[in-house]
Amino acid sequence: MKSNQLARQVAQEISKRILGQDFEPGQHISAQTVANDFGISRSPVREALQLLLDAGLVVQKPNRGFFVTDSQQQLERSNALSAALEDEQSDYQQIADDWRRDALPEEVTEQYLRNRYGITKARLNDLLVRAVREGWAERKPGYGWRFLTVAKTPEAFEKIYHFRMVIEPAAMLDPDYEIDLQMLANLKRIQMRMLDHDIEHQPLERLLSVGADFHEELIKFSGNPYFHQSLVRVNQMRRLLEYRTVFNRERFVEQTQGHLAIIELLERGEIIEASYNMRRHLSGALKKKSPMLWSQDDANLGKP
Amino acid sequence: MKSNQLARQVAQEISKRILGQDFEPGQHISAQTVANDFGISRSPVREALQLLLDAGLVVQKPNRGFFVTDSQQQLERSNALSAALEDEQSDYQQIADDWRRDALPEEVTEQYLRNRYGITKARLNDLLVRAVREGWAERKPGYGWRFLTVAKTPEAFEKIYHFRMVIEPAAMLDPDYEIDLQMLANLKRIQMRMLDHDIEHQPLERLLSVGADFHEELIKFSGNPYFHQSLVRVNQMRRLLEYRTVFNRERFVEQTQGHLAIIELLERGEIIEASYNMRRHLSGALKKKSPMLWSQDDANLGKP
DNA sequence: AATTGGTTTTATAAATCAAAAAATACACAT
DNA sequence: ATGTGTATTTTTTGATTTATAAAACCAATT
Repeated sequence: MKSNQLARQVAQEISKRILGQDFEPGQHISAQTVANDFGISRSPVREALQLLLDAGLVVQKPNRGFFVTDSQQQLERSNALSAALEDEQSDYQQIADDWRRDALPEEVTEQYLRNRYGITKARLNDLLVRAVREGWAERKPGYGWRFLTVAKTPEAFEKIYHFRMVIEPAAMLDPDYEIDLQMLANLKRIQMRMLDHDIEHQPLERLLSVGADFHEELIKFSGNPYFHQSLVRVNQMRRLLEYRTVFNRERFVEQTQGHLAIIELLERGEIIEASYNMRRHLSGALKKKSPMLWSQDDANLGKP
Repeated sequence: MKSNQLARQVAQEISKRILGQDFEPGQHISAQTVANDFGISRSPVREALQLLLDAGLVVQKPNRGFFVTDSQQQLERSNALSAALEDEQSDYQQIADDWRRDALPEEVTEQYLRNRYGITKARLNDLLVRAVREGWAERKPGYGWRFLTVAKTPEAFEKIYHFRMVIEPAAMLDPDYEIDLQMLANLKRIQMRMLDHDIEHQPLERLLSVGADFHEELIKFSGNPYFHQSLVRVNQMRRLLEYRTVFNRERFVEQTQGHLAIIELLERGEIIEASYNMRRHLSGALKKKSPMLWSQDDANLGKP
């Protein structure tokens, strides 16, 4: 099943929405609307819908478009699809992981990477651009690239939390901080659902990203894009580090409750209290997380 | 006079050092050492020295290498050289500037940019990567790029200072904050020289970068790379905004005195006091800077 | 022993062209 | 009137070749 980047992403996103009940069974999925949502044209959307059709998540009615299927076995189908679509970004994760495990030299040429991972120049370029953006690689003067140690030391984790403990509460105290009640309600809904059933059923990656989204949305209320940008940046880095971490789901329950507490304070307009709470929340996460890291993996070093 | 990117940069840097008295007249400039300093090979260094030779800043002795010339007219020579070497990164500045002045649409295709600025695909790619890294451009899903408004609104300036007022004093209070006395002495020397004569004689760009360096070095003492990274990032953005600003040199005197006061506090180990002082320093800069911005240029809009 | 000057090798950038992906245009169905 | 299905056009990617920049090497010099 071959298909394009963009179409794959769109397919994945739509399938998420179907499973998240954002689309009800039988509902019409307008290609036009989806295209507008994503800010793209209908071409890749149609491809995506075609993929979902193959996977049995939607049905097509001639000249009327695509509709969410009624069938109950959506979940398995979607999972099969996900598995097929996923590991697209795996090269990136692989390189990041190899670097973290000291399986990559600090300085490399592009050729070296291309040979080692068997990828095209353009693709490698994409990966490196992303790594630069996420702050753990840089171009050397002359030829070659250098990986930065920010992304691998155990203390990095701690440093990230210290950084967040500074900016997140401070952003809330910004004079321009303005609570978007609608977004807040939305966040609350998501966190509630997490507590209800998602923590048990969702994959690690999803849990992490929901948590990160919460913090990123809150910091946006400050109206200062630099707070938001820096948080996004350190979160990306954190994701890299956390990628292969063992974790326990209990901690997520606690964390989610913390999020809800902050939301409730904000609903009541008690920003100062919320800011203080946020600081405690982060400090707590740091204490609990730090010692349990670096326990998994690192046994199987060596070339891929 | 044709030459390569890297050689040009190196030439510029060496000429700075010669003028900054880091190299004395008659002193030997070892190509090997320079190459090591930059982490590059001797090839571009030799080219750079060749350029300086052409400009008369150095002389060559057969089989013994290059030596700083004794002549006194270094300054003019160097300036001529600079002018010739400069505007290499001008494409980048040009695009940033056009965007700030609303002379560019928010969303563009690569083709459009290539035609408009007459650059190769690879070069454009470099520019865009840089813009992404500096946070004012992003790839659209599908085709095309989008420029972000962070880099153009007048409030951006204010927001940057608010952000800095949070992270810079906080970084100083980090438990791991460790003052590098040698670096501090170095910074002091530089700031003193600024007061003595540089403020009168150096170009705006240089003054701005010395100021930024001061803050970036101080924040490094925290040992937390995320503080440093975010500061560097907002400073890059600030440079973009300040690029064509009118400015008065008096303000730089004040600012430099502020820097020296902070240095002296740190020398005496009074970190808390220094942190407080830093906050005031930044807040003062914000008050004075904001109203005088956006006064120059903006008259000559239109295509390049 | 370290450093230069010149030469060779290797790595990346530019140019070109074919292939593919995404955007656009338009007739037609609901 | 809006949305679909299909065809057409534009933009971007990929592969290949050629040119250029930087690194690595080595003999000669201080």
